[in-house]
Amino acid sequence: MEAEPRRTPIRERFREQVRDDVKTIALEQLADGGAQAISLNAIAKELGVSGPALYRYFANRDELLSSLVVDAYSDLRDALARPVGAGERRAEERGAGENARIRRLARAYRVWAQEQPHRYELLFKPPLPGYDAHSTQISEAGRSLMGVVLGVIDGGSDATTSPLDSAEVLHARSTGAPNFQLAVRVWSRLHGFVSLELGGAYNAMSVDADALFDAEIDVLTDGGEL
Amino acid sequence: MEAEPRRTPIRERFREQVRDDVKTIALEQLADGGAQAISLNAIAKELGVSGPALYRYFANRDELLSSLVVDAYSDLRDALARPVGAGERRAEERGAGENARIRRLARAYRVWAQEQPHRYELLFKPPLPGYDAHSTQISEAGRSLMGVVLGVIDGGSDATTSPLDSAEVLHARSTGAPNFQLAVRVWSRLHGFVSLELGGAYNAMSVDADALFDAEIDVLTDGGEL
DNA sequence: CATGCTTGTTAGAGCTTGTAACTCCGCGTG
DNA sequence: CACGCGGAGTTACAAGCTCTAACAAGCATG
Repeated sequence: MEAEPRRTPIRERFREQVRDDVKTIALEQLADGGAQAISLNAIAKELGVSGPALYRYFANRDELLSSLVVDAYSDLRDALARPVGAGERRAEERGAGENARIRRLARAYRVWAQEQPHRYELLFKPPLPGYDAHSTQISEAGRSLMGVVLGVIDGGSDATTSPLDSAEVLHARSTGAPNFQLAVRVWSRLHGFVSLELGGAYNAMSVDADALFDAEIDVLTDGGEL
Repeated sequence: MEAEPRRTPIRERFREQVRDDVKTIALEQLADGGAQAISLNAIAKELGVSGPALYRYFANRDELLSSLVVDAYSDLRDALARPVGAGERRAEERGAGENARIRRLARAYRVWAQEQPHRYELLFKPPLPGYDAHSTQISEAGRSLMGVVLGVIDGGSDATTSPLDSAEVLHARSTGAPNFQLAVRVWSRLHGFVSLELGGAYNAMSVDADALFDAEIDVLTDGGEL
């Protein structure tokens, strides 16, 4: 569907540029005010154009939001892949690297979420109930993230250069690779911790979040069973 | 602050009644459409009154939302306390009850979230950034929930009859009770799993959620270390 | 040059939250 | 009983949002 109009490349470049500008301002609005504060109208005003102009670039508000989600996934993915790969290079311990990699992964995950809480929050907001038009891109991005986690778990630094793509992820799943379940569990726990932390739950009941995080990491790495 | 007007009891009753009606309709809107779909205007229309009338009962939309959050916390709390207490009564195993209690708690938690996903989602939506006026009530409700979890972990069925109140929770924390950290970790993991499940993450990458959940429960109960 | 696609404009429908000003009814008190 | 006050509801309206429709202008290629 959606008869993709084929634009002249120069036009296309400009188009991407504008889309990026819009997203940049949207991220600012997101940073202070949350997802609800993102307003196409306000963005247009800030860009010096008039409201409906932006509908040339985003079909509707939801498409902008979805786009931000996809970007955030890919950003988080990179933020995870980088330190893990770097660690592999300086490689204090080569053989027993898995635990070290998981530690780095976990810390990077938490740090990323702490530094841009609203953006992290955005990843898990989207329409619970049904699937909108762009959900395929979103879940694709999610799988890509899992690819990195999976790479960290049973692979090594190659996650940096070429993170497993979705096809590989699906393959790992369908072959029943135990490490895939492991990776999912790691993600699940990380998300549980980070989500409660951002929600202010630990704060509200005076829990030492740092200590708790360290404890969870220890379980994740020390015990063969996690 | 807020000079509480002292109303005649009959008035007060009526007032509570209307507030409940509003919340009921709000829950319906929440069930299909998410939190964003809750509209004071639409609720008023459905109640047969005119828009601004509802502002006699809720200062603004946020207060309605906060009220729903508090109710949801208390509802979830009850849903957790009930089966755990019941299990204690039929008590297939008396001494080794802790694992059984945790299992029941975990299952009840997941079931509650699955049955009313939007309501569960609501619990972790509220304003990340700052604290609005009602956040004290909300975090109070959250602590109350933790009281039940804590009761399940190191107490027994008395969680049913008299769940630990916030004071006790705070006491348990300040005395550095190890079970408190344990309870928080249980909650964190449960939330991580449930949140990803509701978000459709497992579905999106064809993970067997049931198996994963069982595996996580096993870790939670079997290994002395969790 | 001329045609057509792309982008921008203004106007406006329809929705929302929330305020202001006014009416009305019932309850408790004098 | 009568009065009056307070709570509840009304309409009108401001300001904001998303998004559509209809129209004007510009760049780029045939």
